[in-house]
Amino acid sequence: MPELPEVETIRRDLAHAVVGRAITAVEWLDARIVRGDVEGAELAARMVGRQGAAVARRGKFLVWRFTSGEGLLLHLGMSGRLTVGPRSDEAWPRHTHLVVALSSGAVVRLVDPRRFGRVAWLAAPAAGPGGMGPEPLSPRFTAESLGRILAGRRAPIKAVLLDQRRVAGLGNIYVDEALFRARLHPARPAGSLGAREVGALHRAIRRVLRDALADRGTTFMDYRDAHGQRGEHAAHLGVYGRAGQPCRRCGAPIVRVVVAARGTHLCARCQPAGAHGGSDTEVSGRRG
DNA sequence: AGATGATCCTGTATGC
DNA sequence: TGCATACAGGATCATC
Repeated sequence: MPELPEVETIRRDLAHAVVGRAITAVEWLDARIVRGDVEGAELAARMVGRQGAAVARRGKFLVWRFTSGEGLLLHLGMSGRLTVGPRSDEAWPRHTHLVVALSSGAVVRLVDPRRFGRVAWLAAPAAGPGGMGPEPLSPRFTAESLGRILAGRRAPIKAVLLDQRRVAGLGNIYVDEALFRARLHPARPAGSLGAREVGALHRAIRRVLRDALADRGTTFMDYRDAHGQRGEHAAHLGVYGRAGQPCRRCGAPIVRVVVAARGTHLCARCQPAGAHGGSDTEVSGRRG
């Protein structure tokens, strides 16, 4: 499923194709994926003639910004693919929901079998999607800010990390990977982490995301980049999708449990449930 | 306020 | 072999 590294990879590919290019036609827009105040036909009409200014990313959202100051908000859900390529005479793939023709002759396509993805018209894309937590790869995301996010919360740390209002861009794969790297059990209450553990988690989140980005994302099943190519990071995952296989660190079998209503992969030896970090000082009390 | 659960959706995997 | 069912999960909305 597209998380921050996958969406960022697509953002870069898409930016090359659409910045400085005008939209000449919206050849197809399935109204069922359109959200927001502007409905499908009107949204398609508004896109035609707009010129691409930039492609931005916020968490797992993409914003196709136009020189007009407006923009198109895109989310790929679980199975969404956003591709760019030459116009083709071949039939569109099943579950094609959006086809946009550009002045370059290229065509942008959104294909999403499970249809959890969505598009929406943005009158002022500078605002972008609101209510989201910090970008984990930005300098503003520090161990201290992560500590404030986790402090006092009794919810499992995995639930907090998956919550886009707390930290933007993490999904099931990279939360499991980051917790493994930081040697933290996903069901630990978020507020129970000591300062040293928070620091380890902060480093792990950034390292995991950077490594995956360098590999152009993780392809498990659906994900492809904007050129239809697979990401290469799956071969380097520590725990996700590796249930029953030996831990790369200690050799114990990776187990799959359910935490925060999500399939969760961990090494029970490296990530003990009761660990509290020895002399570490617990982060507690009020946030802010 | 904050956390949990249901909902959407279809391809894939499992069970009988 | 074939059919039916369970399962996967990101975000949103309703309900504790």
